[in-house]
Amino acid sequence: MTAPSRTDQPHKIQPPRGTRDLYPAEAARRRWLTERWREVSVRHGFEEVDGPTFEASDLYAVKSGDGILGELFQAFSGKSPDEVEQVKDTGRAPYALRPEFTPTLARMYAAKAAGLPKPCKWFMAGPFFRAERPQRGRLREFLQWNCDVLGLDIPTEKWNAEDAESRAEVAEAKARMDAECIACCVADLESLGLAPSDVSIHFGSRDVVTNMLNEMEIPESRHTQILNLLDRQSKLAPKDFAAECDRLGFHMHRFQVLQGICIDAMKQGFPWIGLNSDEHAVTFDFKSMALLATEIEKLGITAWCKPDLSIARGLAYYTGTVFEVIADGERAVAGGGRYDNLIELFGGPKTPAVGFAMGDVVLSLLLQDKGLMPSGDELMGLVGQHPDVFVLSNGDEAAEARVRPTVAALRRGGESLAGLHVRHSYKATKNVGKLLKEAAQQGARFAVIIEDAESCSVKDTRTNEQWPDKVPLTDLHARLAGAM
RNA sequence: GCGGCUGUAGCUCAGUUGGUUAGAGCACCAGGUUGUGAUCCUGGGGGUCACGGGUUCGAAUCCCGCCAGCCGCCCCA
Repeated sequence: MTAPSRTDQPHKIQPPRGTRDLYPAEAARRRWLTERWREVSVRHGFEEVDGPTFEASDLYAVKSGDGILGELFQAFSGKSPDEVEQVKDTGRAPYALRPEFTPTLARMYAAKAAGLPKPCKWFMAGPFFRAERPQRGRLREFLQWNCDVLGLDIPTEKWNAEDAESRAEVAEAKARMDAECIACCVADLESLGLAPSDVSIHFGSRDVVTNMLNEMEIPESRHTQILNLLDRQSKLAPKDFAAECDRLGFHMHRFQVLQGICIDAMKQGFPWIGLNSDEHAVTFDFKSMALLATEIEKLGITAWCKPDLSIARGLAYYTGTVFEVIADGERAVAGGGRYDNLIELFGGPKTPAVGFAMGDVVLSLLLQDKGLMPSGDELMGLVGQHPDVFVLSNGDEAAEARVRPTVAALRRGGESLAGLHVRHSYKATKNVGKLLKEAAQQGARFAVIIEDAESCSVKDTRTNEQWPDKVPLTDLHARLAGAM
């Protein structure tokens, strides 16, 4: 054995900040959530992929600003002196734990783009890491569900064509793919028991906002600041917000009018596609949002969706549609948008793409807020962890001796009989009442009471009734299988 | 990186102006009501009062430090 750890109190090492220990109930909750993610994704025609949980740190330098790099968990193998030197010199390790999936996805798609279906619909669910200070809704290790649609459902030669006809076709195709993503996200929320009164998808468009800013004659250099300001509006006092707007030359009132037009239009099914409102001297091009709203309507999820031009998303790489899942009192549950230039940045063919990510931390808080997080018996049932059978004896010596062999035989199964999930008590008591209580607590489907060396009684916990006849132990498995 | 709040049993928490051996409920384990789930009764294990100093005859309690957690700011891929 190696020497004891050099730390003073090796017994008191705590889990790292911002991580979670998952005891059975929490592990079951996590399984339930991720199973919902998978089931919904598959149902919507997405295929599961995954990548490494750590990547070359350069991958995250390609498109990210300094903000991201500062909050990477860094890693190095320690096997090479060069690596160690690199860390000392540059402060940057050769690897980083993945803080998001999009770069990996872009890398994977770029590497095999030619042979992949068009469009290519991928999802993944797994752990991610960010070295941030933990707070409500934000941890350093979390699970994230990513759904992306890469490419369009029209011939590839049209994807980047410039003629007016192709461009119109592309715009419609993009709206279709955007809506598919949003619909998949909505399906998950619905499958978790949430309703439009609990959460909504706020969608906006970078294009529309950019048009608006241009029309206001705001220099491009300030666009990012304004997007950021819009994003933070809810955190600012109205007068501070107004002051900031003035400082940046942003016509807040005009924006609010525009926002109002959007919302009204949504209620009326966007009848004004392609129209501009002279009334407010608005000359922005709403077309992309109108197309998306039309698709949302076709997919039957209008009730969940609200146009909201203030959705900015921090990411610089979003190009068109952006959306967030927003619930009162929590930070964004999910977010995503269109990133038409990113695949190219990672060395692939220029490919329009759209996707979103949903984290488990805020989602769990939201479900708790709404009383929708299953627990106890219900949870065990949802994740299929109820025992099929709980075996006990009546306390007689000969019967007691058959408990463990019977459990083992039922678990093992046989030629045509699948092994069952079987438990027995580890308690010392021979009190049948207490043992049946234990069987009930564990949610067992059947309780088997061994009566003597050869036979048992079977109690169906659903009907709470005992089978009329005693069952020979040799027939038990077949009888149980027939009853389930 | 900055600020606020909180640390007593596995969990939720009592603990008086500082005063004997630090408590309850739940949970867990065991026994009983002598063989069929909801109860009831009895008993048990389990705490360096986060940790380290200080004040005091005496500290869970007051002071300082430190660690951890939570909440917020920054940021949010």
